[in-house]
Amino acid sequence: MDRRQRKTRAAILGAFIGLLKEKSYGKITVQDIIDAADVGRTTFYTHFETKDDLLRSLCGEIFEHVFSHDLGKEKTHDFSEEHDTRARVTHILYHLQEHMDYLPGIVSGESGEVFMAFFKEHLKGLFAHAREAEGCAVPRDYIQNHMVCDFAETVRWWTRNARYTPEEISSFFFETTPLL
Amino acid sequence: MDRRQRKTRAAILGAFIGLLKEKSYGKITVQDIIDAADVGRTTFYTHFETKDDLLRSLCGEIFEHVFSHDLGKEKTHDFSEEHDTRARVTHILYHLQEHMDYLPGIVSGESGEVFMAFFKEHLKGLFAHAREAEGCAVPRDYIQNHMVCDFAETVRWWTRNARYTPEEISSFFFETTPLL
DNA sequence: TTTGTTACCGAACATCGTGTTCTCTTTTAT
DNA sequence: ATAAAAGAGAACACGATGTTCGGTAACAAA
Repeated sequence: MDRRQRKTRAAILGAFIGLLKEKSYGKITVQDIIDAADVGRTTFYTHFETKDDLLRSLCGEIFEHVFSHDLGKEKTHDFSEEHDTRARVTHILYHLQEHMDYLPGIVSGESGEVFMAFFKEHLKGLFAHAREAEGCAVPRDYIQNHMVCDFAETVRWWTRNARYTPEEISSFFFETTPLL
Repeated sequence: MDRRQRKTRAAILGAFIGLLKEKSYGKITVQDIIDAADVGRTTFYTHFETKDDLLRSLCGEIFEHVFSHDLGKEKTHDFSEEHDTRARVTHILYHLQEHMDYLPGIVSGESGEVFMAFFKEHLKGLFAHAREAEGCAVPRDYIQNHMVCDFAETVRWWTRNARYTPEEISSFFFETTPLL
């Protein structure tokens, strides 16, 4: 890949992130982005199909980063299941914290749907072993959705209450679910 | 209020609901709505400020209906707290079911944010008494958000799995939370 | 019934953001 | 040195939003 391409792509993504610190995705225009990145309009559209494509690319990079060093992906650990999951959750929160400065601009509105969809997709594996409820037959689908939404919404809440540490958020999360 | 106004407003809202059964909010244009309602463009904009205003009006009507006969709003019942809440939840699900045919078009995408915000606002009172977690100090804010999101996301899941009854959904919900 | 008000129509319009297309220049690889 | 690829810049078409205006029809009160 050409050096220019890498620089341009980085400039666009960087400008996009910078703008997300100021205003939400919905209020950012392509014009804003290319002005901030100092690239031509044509250039933008050779790198990204649409504005939404840029958003999806950013989400992809975020979660590639956040889940890349996920301890639990290879099952080489000797922890109990719960301890393992707790460690992984805390770890993920730590990595998410690095993006905290621009997450508020992305987790709500139209972009929120995209962001949350990416997030939930990546989270599926994390809660695959969630306990089934005892008395009543709750469908596996429901449990899955419940856990994934619980955690994803917790993170969304965190972006509006960023004063808490990853350990605290992790505690809140595990204290309020009986399924892990 | 003029008879014409009532008819026109009803026509627009009705056409909007009809369109939501076919496609999602984001794909519906004002042109679609005024064609389906058979009203002039000007008329639309005298009744609703913007397309989003129409959406908010619809959400308002939905939740006014769904929460209007909420048993628990006047505290005249002698049930235990949990039983009371369970009855109210089931009752709400029954009323939501009446809108099930067009809810899928509204709970996702850009409109999803608006819909969920309305829903969560109305739900706040329902879970005000949710138990605090025992061991650790989980903030009241967190509990509140947790419960409200849990239920709202449960409903969203239901719109994609409408084969379940209100009682079943209610069971799933209460089986997976330790806070009620 | 007349009169004044209000709702509605419809067609045109301005505006804005998106995504495309063109020509021309600069950079890179070989 | 030269061909291929990347970018600049300006113009363009398009679609959707929301507004404006002059004319028509319904309503309500005299």
